[in-house]
Amino acid sequence: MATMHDVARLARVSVSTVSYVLTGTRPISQATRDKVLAAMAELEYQPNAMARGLASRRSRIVGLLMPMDERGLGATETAFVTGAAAAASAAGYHLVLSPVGAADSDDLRRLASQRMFDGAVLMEVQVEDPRVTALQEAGVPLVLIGRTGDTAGLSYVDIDFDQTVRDAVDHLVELGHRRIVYVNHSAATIEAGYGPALRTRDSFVAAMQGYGLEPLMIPAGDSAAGGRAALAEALAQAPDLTAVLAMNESAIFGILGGLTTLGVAVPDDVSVVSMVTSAQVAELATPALTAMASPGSALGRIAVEALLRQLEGAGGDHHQQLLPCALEIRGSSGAVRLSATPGGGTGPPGTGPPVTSTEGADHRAATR
Amino acid sequence: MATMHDVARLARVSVSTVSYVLTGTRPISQATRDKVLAAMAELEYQPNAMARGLASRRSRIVGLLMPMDERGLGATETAFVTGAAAAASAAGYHLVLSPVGAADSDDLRRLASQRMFDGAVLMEVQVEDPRVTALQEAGVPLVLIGRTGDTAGLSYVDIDFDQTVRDAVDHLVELGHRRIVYVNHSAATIEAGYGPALRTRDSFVAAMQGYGLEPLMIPAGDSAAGGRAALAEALAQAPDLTAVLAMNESAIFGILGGLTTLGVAVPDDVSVVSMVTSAQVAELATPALTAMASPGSALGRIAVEALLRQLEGAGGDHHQQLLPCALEIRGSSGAVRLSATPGGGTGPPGTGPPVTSTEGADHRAATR
DNA sequence: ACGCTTAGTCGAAACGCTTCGACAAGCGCG
DNA sequence: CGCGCTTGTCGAAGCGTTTCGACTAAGCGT
Repeated sequence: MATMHDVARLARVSVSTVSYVLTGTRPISQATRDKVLAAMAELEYQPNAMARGLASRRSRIVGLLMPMDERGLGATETAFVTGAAAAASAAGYHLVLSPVGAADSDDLRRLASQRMFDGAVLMEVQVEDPRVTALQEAGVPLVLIGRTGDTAGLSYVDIDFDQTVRDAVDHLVELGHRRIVYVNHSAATIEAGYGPALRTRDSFVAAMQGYGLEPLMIPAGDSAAGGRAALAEALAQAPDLTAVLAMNESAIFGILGGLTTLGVAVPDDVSVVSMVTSAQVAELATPALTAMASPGSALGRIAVEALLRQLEGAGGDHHQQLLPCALEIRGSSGAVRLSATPGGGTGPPGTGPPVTSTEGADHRAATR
Repeated sequence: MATMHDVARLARVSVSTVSYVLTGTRPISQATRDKVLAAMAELEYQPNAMARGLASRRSRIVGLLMPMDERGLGATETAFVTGAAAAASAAGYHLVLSPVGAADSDDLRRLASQRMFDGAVLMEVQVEDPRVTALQEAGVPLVLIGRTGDTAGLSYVDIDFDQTVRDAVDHLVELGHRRIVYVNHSAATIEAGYGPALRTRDSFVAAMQGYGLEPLMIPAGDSAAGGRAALAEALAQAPDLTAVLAMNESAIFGILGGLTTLGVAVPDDVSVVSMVTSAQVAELATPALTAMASPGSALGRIAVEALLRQLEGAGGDHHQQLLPCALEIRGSSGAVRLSATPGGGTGPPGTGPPVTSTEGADHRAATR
């Protein structure tokens, strides 16, 4: 490994000159620069990252902090990671992946004090998150993916859940749907203050009320079985439903399976729209899911870019940005059928009482 | 930020003594050690990672190198990453994620010369991989996830494809299946020398021949559509097939969808077994997929552990290890029905002749 | 011809740690 | 008793950069 000394000697200049050529902190004449560059090329010189980091007090490493529970990362979280890694790499930074649970804010403090990170991106932020406080106290430049309850003085990027829900509801309403059920995460998750679950819930209520429709919501466990159960519950509460909007990638496959089992056609009898879902997953379903495509890797990228901007001086203020998921229409949503017979598994058709809602205008009869 | 100097001063010892307490490289009396420890606690001292790295020439950072093509990581690759991150973190190391395409072996050389990594884990290894050579030349301790054609002198962990295929075939044969089709990755992928596709192909042939059965194989594009097409092709070639074994997570959902469309019941008419698939994905299907569960996070963990062992001296020899995927029986596989009518979308049930195998005597007519 | 700024370069002092050689004690042992 | 060992500690020399202050030589306005 050649060092700067070797380069300096070969180019017959001082070490500092070599450094200036490299960092551009001071003007260097073209002639000298060329000599130095030639020497570097000849020796295949690469600056030593540790030495550079020590002297400059900038490691050019950013941390990507995420809790790693057992069940692993979903496609969306994975996209955060790859997006962040790509952005860091493109900017000549390194990205270290640190599993740090929401509970380990002491570990985090320790980590932060080692000064290995110039800054950090924190994923899976909770509404109340001790890690945010810990990092701020440690003076680590920080960007969140997701947000805490109080975002004052914080940089973050997050999904624009409100917009996403509105777009999804708009899509369904435009197709003629009136009885739309929102399948959220589990009650426990909501209880625990999981932001996306809370925010989408509120947005759904608002969106439906904007149309004068009743906002029907069902929680579902994060599994196919949970989805099936939620579907049963939904059909019990609203036998005349014609559309399901679902957060919760795992549950949605259960819902789809449940519908098939019941002999309910998708999208002819019931339309299904999936929230915050990657194209990869959406394509797995039959029919392929109309979904709100999460801007996962864009979020990762933007988070890192905002962080680097913050690091490279300029500073500017806090970067706060929301990105909506884009509606990707696939096969699971379609126009409502005028006399559909959803949920027609057990009972004979047409036996249910008519369901009215705010407007009560044109609702079909339920079949069970 | 307190430095070692501050600690030394407060404890009234020399800096080197503090260092010895920290690293244990030389004996220190209990009394002194206590003084030092107390001082550290009082100052909330944390050693500076860069300084330590520079002085000791060990960064305590390992690289996780992976190509990041557009379509992102699958569940299995993601598990490699999380497993590796957890293992590194548990050992007090940091894990940096570097996207480095198979083509960028120059970037890699540069990266390696910066001495930021003590060692590296390389993912998605090709049969002929210039990156391996580049890293070896740069003198970077290396562990592969996957393997090159010639593994002499290399450390690697990989899936035991041979065992996995045999277990899968055994499972199906025990259920009475004789006509089993193997749906592999696309022809192009196989052509390109993608290891898993090649190895499973060969193992499938061997396993089937071991039972005196005909090894029927169909390539499929990595998409639901690819799966559907492959299914059609498979039914054309073997209308009497009773089981599908599929590499290729994306295609398998198309196959399942295709079977449903054709009115073929799973697993009653046709059993489906998925290779190298995570539980999460397997659960998404209806019925849930019987699958060979990839030991993804274990591979990531073992790779990092082997690397660290190599770094911490001990050295030992090269770590070469294969892990089979574990058979997880779910709803998509079952005993063959004696008078099954696979592919019977259109025709009436029970019209097919009984199926025998080994001899290939009497295959039923296709129904479409 | 005068100082004044600016471009270009150098030497040396950090940066915060590890590690080497030295040295003082204390020990067992022939 | 003197020898070589081990134990425990210290000071200083790196590790390979960045960065600061200083210096020289030009260039410029007056």
